[in-house]
Amino acid sequence: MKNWDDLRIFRAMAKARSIRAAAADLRTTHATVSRRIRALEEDLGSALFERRNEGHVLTAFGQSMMDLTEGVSVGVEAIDRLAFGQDGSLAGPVRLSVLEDLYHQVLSGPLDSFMRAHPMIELSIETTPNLRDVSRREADVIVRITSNPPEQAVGRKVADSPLALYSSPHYLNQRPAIDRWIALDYPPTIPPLLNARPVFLAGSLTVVADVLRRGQGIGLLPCFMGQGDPNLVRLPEVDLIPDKEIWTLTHVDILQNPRVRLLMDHLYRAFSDQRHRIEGRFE
Amino acid sequence: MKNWDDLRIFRAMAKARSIRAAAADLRTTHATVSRRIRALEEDLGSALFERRNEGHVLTAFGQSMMDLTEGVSVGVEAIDRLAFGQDGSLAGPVRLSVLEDLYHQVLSGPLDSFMRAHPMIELSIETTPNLRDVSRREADVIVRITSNPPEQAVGRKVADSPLALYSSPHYLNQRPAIDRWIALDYPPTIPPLLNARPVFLAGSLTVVADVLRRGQGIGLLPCFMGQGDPNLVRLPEVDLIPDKEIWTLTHVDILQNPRVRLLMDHLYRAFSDQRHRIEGRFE
DNA sequence: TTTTCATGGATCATATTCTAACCAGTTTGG
DNA sequence: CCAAACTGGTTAGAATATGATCCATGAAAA
Repeated sequence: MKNWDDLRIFRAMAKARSIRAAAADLRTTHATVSRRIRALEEDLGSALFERRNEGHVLTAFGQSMMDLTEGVSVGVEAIDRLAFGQDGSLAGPVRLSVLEDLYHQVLSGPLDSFMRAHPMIELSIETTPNLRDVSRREADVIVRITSNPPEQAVGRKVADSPLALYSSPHYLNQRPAIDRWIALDYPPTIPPLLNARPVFLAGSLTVVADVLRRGQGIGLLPCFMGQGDPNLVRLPEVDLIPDKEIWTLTHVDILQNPRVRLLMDHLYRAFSDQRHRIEGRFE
Repeated sequence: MKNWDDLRIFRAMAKARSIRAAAADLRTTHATVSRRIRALEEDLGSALFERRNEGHVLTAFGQSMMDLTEGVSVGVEAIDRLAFGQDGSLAGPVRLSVLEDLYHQVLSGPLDSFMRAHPMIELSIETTPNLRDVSRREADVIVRITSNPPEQAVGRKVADSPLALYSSPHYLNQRPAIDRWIALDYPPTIPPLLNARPVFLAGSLTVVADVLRRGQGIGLLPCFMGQGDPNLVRLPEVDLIPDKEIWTLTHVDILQNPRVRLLMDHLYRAFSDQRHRIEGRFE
């Protein structure tokens, strides 16, 4: 193999299934990706992709290649973790992945103060709806709501995240006989124990909370979203519903990195400070 | 990791322990190796080598890196084999590794005719005293004298390689009461069953054979070296001494390659043609 | 249908990387 | 002891890879 780096381009290409998309992932241009893939095919002596109208699709040989590069990729990721863990400098990058709602309701303040306290740490925050995998180094630290934290990850459960029923104070004052039920479209919510009918299926919890604040009905929210909100009250007749847990996680290999440690500690403290509210234990 | 190809340079450097030696292995210049290593250290954020007067030596971090790159390297080698095996073309390279003595005594003719018969096959022959590993793709096909062929290798035992006692006809005519013993310096040869004293410890079998041809004494040679040589005769009072075996080997992954098949078949035939002589069964 | 959008190929100026050459300092061998 | 053959560093100029741009094509969207 003339140039091992071509494997990196190849993997991006195989995943993105289009030269331009791969180029975007690799932060380069489609001209470069096209050239490098061609060079790799030349070097290996066989075609890796079939150029079809609907996109580039792996040949059988390309598929075998993809399987084999998996091991190479895992190896490179381990190297990245080793290097990152080895890096003892306080100055440098750390990447954090947080659920968007959790960022808004719990972490926006603490992360702001973290960045002010450590200006030499280049903290980049990614808010996503989906899991980022610390072992693949898609993120260095992740804050995640889950019931079973992934293997190879180390960290702490920082709080329980129970659900509760909320509505606006105004709605509660003139509550109808049959409650108006505001819920997530997906995943499908458990049907209410109350006398209620669905009137709004929202795409995200942010929307659910917004609709509730406007007095449109009652609905389930994690306590970290409902508790302490002046425009929301918890319905007293229903208990807390145990749900998932909140974990702050990283990878063993990079736990030694001082930036990671600082961030983890800061997150632990932030959750500790707000734990009562998050777990719905007072208002 | 910004550039996976730097791992290739790093491994060469770690093995060669000098920038210039690594550059020679990589067929590039020491300036390039120096710059790439520096770039890699920059990227990883830690030093990989300690620059000392007696050469570059791995740091502890560099050593961990080396351990991890081993897996990456194995993966890349598997990819190389896959590509080579996939290549169905009759035109292209094949690399053969043979023991030098075996080349001279058995294979020089057949390999010459092979290259004439298949001019589009770029056969490169490496004659070495040491084992080349087919799984590391240091060679595509190896002809080796061994008693236990390595794992993962496929191929055939093409002949036994017994030893016998030889001297020149002239020496035999005026043989002294105490024989003059010509032997390898290393590995230490078994002491002769005869009445003999060591007079020459040679560095290679070629030298042993040459000294014997000049009538300097008697000595052990593999039959493929002694048998059929007009200037050597086998001492009749000693039987053949069973020793190692000759194997023609390649790797499963590249057995499909037509150039490899052609070469293997040609080698099988060459050994088959000369098997009687190699095994000392006539003269 | 027409319009819009995204795709991949091709081209060329630009940036980057590599090579060749020379340097000074060390070790090795005669 | 000196000479030769190493070592790695540095530089200018050559070779190479890259990125911006334009283009034709084909697939969705209006």
